[in-house]
Amino acid sequence: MKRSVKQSPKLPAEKRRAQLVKAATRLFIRKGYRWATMDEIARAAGVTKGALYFHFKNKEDLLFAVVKQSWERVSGPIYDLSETEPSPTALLDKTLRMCLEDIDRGNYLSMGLLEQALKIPRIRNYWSRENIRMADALAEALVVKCGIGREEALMAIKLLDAVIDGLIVQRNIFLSKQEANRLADQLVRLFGIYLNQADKR
Amino acid sequence: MKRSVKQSPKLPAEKRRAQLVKAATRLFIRKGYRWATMDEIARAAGVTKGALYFHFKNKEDLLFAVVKQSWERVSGPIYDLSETEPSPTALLDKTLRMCLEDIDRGNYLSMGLLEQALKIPRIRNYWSRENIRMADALAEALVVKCGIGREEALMAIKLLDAVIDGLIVQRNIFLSKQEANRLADQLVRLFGIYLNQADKR
DNA sequence: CCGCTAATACCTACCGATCGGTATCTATTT
DNA sequence: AAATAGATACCGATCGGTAGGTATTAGCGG
Repeated sequence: MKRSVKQSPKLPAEKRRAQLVKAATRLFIRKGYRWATMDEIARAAGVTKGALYFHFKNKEDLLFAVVKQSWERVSGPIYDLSETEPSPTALLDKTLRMCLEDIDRGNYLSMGLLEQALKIPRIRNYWSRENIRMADALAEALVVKCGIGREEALMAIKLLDAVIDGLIVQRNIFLSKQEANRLADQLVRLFGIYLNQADKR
Repeated sequence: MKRSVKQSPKLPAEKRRAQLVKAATRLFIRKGYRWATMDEIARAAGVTKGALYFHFKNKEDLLFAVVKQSWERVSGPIYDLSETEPSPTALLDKTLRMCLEDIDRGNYLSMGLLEQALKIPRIRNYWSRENIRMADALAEALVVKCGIGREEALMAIKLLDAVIDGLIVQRNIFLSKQEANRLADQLVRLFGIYLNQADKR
């Protein structure tokens, strides 16, 4: 006997995939990779586990999709800014605000999730490659805008990365939204001073 | 029929506890809280799971012990330095080196582990209380040493926390030992500049 | 515009492995 | 002999993954 079973409306694969990635991102961030189950991710996207496994090979595959989409969403605007925004400190400022807003929306990859993800070789390769590409691009922009040496620019970018990560961690752990924004102010100021000094030498 | 079973030498509870905490710390950091099993932690300390559960109520309890011991090991020297070391930048410098060495030894709590741990209310309470206590103490020391205002000192400490975390994350994710140390140099310089400016106003 | 057919997207039910936790017994130490 | 520390064997729940089926949709010939 065939029983009629209600199904979620069939969406084109791309659309459903995007929904699943979105749901997975939120849950991975909120609960951690290992604690978020495939079942609840599927349900959060309005389908069942079976459908989830239709779109993704396994949990790692889903994590990769999450990391990739997340990187693209964040890095895109930064690449844009590095071309349109003449002031490096303004670039940092806007980047930090963007990251903080992303955290508020529950979309910004927590450090813990990232740590877990980078244990997977495929993801680590991707992240590392993209990271280097971006560092090079930003450093190049710095060289042009500030007239400092390439080595110095690369170091400045590393410092910038550390500053961003530091803020993210603090926000994720203890700081309120307001406090985080004030801390961001200070970090931007500080980075400005650093560049100034590098400039003079 | 009774078979004679070899047992690990019986140690005084305190000693075995310390061994178990040490093993757990390493494994939690290396593999993540959820992936490190009670069984392998016990074996790493040379006993079986049964013995582990004799010393700790459950996995959370073990995690709490790990976090607590870790905090005490790191915060102790910092408190000491805040009293003996007159220069705040030197304090930051020594703190950063200490943290980096701790990472090399596999003893420094990764951000991911900390994130997980802080989801447990009991641990979050502990950590938050201790963190505030230390921030106050360091800020007080700054006020005395640099003659800056209390508010400014507290902000400086927040910045300092962010700087430390940023370095840790970078080291855990991408940077080699050498690169991390050079980044630390820059961060110390940066903090020095910040204090100088705060001083002048 | 209509039925028919494939391909696509989705669902249910289950399996097997893992792992936290416990009960109970055994060895060691004092 | 009593207290302490450790070992073993098991249970139950959870969860990733799969098999095999069902519903929906797009496309196509008429």
